[in-house]
Amino acid sequence: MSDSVTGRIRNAGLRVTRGRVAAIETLQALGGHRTVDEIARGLTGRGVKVARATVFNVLGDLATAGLVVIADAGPGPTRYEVATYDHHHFVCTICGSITDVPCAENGGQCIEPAVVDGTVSNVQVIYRGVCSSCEAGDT
Amino acid sequence: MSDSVTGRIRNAGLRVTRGRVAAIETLQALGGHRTVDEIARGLTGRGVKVARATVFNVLGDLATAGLVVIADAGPGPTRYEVATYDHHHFVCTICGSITDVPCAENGGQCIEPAVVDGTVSNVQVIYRGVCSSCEAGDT
DNA sequence: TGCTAAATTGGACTAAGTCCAAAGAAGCTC
DNA sequence: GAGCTTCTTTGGACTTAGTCCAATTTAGCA
Repeated sequence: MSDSVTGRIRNAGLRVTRGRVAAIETLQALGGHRTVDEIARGLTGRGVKVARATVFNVLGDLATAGLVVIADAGPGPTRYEVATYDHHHFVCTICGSITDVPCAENGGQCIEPAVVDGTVSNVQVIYRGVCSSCEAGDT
Repeated sequence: MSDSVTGRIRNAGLRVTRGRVAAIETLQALGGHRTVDEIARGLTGRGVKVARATVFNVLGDLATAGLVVIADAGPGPTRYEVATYDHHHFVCTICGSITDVPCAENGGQCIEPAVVDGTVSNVQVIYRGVCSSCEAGDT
């Protein structure tokens, strides 16, 4: 497990450092879509002491390397998640929860490539609405 | 022109105030996708003096009322634009420019309603890539 | 083991956004 | 059109998110 993390970091052409390994492990352990602050607290909880600036650095590097991805979910602090399969996000406008929405069932591109004046390399979709638990709790 | 702005505000059930009218007019005059700061400077340029907090308030209210919309374009300050037709955004990862991408040519829903655990009320798509002018200028 | 480039540190700084109590203005009623 | 009520604005303090930088430490190579 832990070995594969160091392997992935090395494969990405990055130096294997305590901070990077711990950041990925923490993000994996926490699961979901986490802010830099949550990750920093997670690191502290695991006994890994890292400077705030380092958490920003590390996550930025890992995101550039593709080991973690920025979970676009609209305004608010940037959220990161462990890079897995291609998916989008459903954001509840009431409780703010973010859930993954699988990208097209056929595994292909879920959105028609739009006609833009340039070259699209990445498409992100944010579904907004009310999640089932908020619907249930709504009076 | 100006009358229609006051009309729209009133129709939305909001009081017609100097700040609200000026904010919409300024956003219309500036065009595009503007940050609170740009709008505040635009207001100052027009001789309308408003507190920073008011600009945040006003834009928040107008957005809630649907008179302006938040132009989701990933990290960075929130950007607003005058509510027009349904469209998405193409963000250049080099120069940061944001261009509108019309929603499906047939005028209908451009994205399949995804299977989510709740009710989707709104879908926003962010296309990322390199705009044509950056492609041209790229050596 | 020693060297060098890369990563981390921590503290200062800027930008984005929120909060709140007091003052001011919109728009209804008579 | 005066008065009243309620909503809006004000401005300043505050919080949070993120950047910057020079000094220090560390990973990984020879």
